[in-house]
Amino acid sequence: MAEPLPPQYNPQENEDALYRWWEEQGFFRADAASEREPYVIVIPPPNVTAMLHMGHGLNNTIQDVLIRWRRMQGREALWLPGTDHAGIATQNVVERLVAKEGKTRYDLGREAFVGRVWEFVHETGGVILQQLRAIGASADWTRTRFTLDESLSRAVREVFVTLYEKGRVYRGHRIINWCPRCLTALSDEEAEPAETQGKLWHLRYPLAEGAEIPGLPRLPDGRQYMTIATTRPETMLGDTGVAVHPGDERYAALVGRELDLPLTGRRIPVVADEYVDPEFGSGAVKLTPAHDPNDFEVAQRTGVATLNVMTPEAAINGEAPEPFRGMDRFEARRAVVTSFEELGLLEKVEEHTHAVPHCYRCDTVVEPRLSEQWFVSMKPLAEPALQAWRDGQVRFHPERFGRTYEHWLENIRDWCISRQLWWGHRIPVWYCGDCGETIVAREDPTSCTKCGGSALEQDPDVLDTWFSSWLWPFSTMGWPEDTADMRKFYPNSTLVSGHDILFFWISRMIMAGLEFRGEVPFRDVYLTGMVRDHLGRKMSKSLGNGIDPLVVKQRFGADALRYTVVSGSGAGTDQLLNYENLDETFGPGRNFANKLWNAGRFALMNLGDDPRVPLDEVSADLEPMDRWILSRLSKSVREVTDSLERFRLQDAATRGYEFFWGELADWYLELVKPRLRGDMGDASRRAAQATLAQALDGALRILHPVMPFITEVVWQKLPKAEGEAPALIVAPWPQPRPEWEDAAAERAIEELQAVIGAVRTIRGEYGIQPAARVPLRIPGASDEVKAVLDASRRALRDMCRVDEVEFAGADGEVGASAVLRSGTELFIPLAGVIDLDKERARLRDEIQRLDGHIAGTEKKLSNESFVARAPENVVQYERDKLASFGDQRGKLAEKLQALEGAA
RNA sequence: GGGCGCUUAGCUCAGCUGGUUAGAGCACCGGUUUUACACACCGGGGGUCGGGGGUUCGAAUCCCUCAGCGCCCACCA
Repeated sequence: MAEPLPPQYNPQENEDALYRWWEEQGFFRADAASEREPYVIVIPPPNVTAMLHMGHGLNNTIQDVLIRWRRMQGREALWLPGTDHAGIATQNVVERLVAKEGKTRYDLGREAFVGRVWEFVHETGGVILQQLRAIGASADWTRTRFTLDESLSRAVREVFVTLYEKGRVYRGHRIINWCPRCLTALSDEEAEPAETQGKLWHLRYPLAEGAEIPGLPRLPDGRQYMTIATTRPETMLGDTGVAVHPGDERYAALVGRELDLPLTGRRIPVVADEYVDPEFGSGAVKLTPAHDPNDFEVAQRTGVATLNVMTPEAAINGEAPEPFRGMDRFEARRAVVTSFEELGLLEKVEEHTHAVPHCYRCDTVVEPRLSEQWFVSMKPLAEPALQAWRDGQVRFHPERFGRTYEHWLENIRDWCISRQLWWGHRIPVWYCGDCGETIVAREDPTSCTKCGGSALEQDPDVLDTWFSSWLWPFSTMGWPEDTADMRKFYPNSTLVSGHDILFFWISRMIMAGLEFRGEVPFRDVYLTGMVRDHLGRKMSKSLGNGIDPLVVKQRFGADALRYTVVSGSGAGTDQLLNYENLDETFGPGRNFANKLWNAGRFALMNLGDDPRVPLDEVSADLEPMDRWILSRLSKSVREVTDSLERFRLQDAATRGYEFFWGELADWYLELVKPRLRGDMGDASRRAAQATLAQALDGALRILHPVMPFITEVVWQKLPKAEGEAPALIVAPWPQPRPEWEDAAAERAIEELQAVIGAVRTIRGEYGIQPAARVPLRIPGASDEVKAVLDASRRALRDMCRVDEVEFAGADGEVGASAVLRSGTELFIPLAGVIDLDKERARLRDEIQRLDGHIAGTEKKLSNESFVARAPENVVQYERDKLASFGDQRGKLAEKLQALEGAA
């Protein structure tokens, strides 16, 4: 042994160097030509501009645990990393940079702007992949992919064209979610509803002249009117009708008549449609087909006209009357309300809470907008995806997310995939300027397929980011080419992701896998919860409540981070981490790493430099404690493996922890010390060494997936058996060893533990000096117990300061006794150990004091007026107190009796 | 408005298909420099398992109900 190791583990000294070595050795690389059974995870690609946060920390640690475990099991384990171009998000970032130069993307022009984004991505992108290395992610970096890579772009194009050919991609005029700040369409999933305190304005629309409807109210000037309610009064500028329910008798006579739309000078019809709920508000709905999806549908059915009154920026356009033109939508809202008020047409205003959709990227209020977009019709894709789940081809962990998945798929709506952005996959569609033909092609066309003209113009839009992400499980493998990776590593095995992108990503991947490959892309889906702060809030930059994983690594080590997130919550469960007290949050993980380090140091000191002694060479000399720890190891291996198989990573981590700390370190190491010193002879020492090496080895292996660094550091320092692997990362996962499992040894050591525990408790209760040695009598010990106690005399001495053990009775002696759960009785003579007179006096005083309390409380409770008048809980409190005093007194009396001896 | 989930020690959480005395870590109290580790060791206190009702020989666990919290979905203007 070269230099003595420091008593505290220093992660900084080891982690990064170890990681580099692993990577250089190629331990993370997967081989498509291997004969081994594959195990594949593709990373949920983080945004290319992202910085590592705790969500990534949790998510990627879980993937790494699974990958490392399977790799140790001998699988050809591939963890494929990569990043997402993140259309809107990345474009927004670069637009902000350009804005600092006082320019917009339009000033630069499309080509130059996209060039700027690429520049930015090349300079700063992919930082997160470096950060993932810091927390130990054992991904195959030689296979790193980016959603805009040429090969992945080919997959995107193939899929778009194929779906178009099948009639599943189509272009249509629809009301879509429009972000007036990003100036693009959004999918339904990208429009996030937020509870908002708004208002419900009740507006009066006068009946056009010439009609008289009985029962309809009148304005002061005598005109009759209808009341409609709206949360967005500004849209009335684009109203083209009012709808009522066909069965609503109040308005039956109105259907077909016209109303004067205030402020506009236009006349609009009253129509009937089932959509209207006669119970809500006045039972009449204003129709703004260009700015509301439902109104649009009603208009389609009833033939009401469509009028767009807003610009892409959501300002009022030239279709609206003069005073409102150019106003922002919220400004126009105030102006419209004011005008109605002035005209005496504002009936009332109510408070109204409702869900207002916001852009998921910039949080601007989404404006529904009529425009021409590309869609994927989803029903045909959803059905097989639903069936695959019902058939059990894909399973969710936890299972309950299957129902969420089912519900979404059953109610699926078409997916708007075109985006009015510049950063992304350009839509492979061209329009012929000569004959108007639409050309959708895998290769860029040079002339019109119909008229042969060359005036082709490509569709200016790009595809939704998720339109490339949903192909990720196979596009990363080289599809549509028939590659070796495709054959070996597809389908994938497990997908690990936050449940927040179940719809965005996971469901769509399942659909794409079934549609384009005829099978599910992965068998198991592990959904992580969200990482929150200790108040249950989402971690966010604006709240300043985030935890930087790299700071955690710096202060506590990557292993501590990993242990904390893996042991801290199960699948689907949110994890609460206190950002204000990192010591409390990550200290336990760091302490555990330190424990591993020190157990390793201890072993190194005691095992020496010689090659490891194989267990079968010492089998004749194994003692119960040896057989016990081996038995426990075998069972722990089984439990950890079983937990991992069932995706119960939390249990796997804590079981490894309990075995290592609670059994190996706390008990075996202590019990075995005298033997390692050589107190019990050479054969016993060699048996102890062989067992210790074996137990430590097994413990390190089962903990390695969770805490790869410290386990590797320790394992590599330990003496090796002949021909053993060069690194723990590629060492085999241990098997349970039924031949080691030994019920008798477990019983014996449990008894020994109970004895030691009982002696320690007695020592504490009687305040025996820590250094004082006590005799121990165990009269009724079985032969089994006798044997183990006898063999462990020295350990017993050290562990609870017992100096002699006798199996004879304790006639008339004064002392403390205890009965173990097994029924074994044990007795510790106290004469000469403690000052008996003083102890007896102390006990008598205590009893006397308690008697006083008891008498007082009894008196109180026997006082009828107290019991009658005092509140119930006060009386109960007194009763509880009395019972507690009684218990305490009983215990003290027992002790006193013991000390008074047989006399 | 639908659907899902949660409520167990001061805090963060285990407790799987009902069965010995409900567990862990942290925090708390007391003790220990016993040469692997004070990021440790030893001992200890602390829970009417959200409330109520039911099924059962037996319920933290199953059923009903009430309350509180959270998430997802949804076109009620």
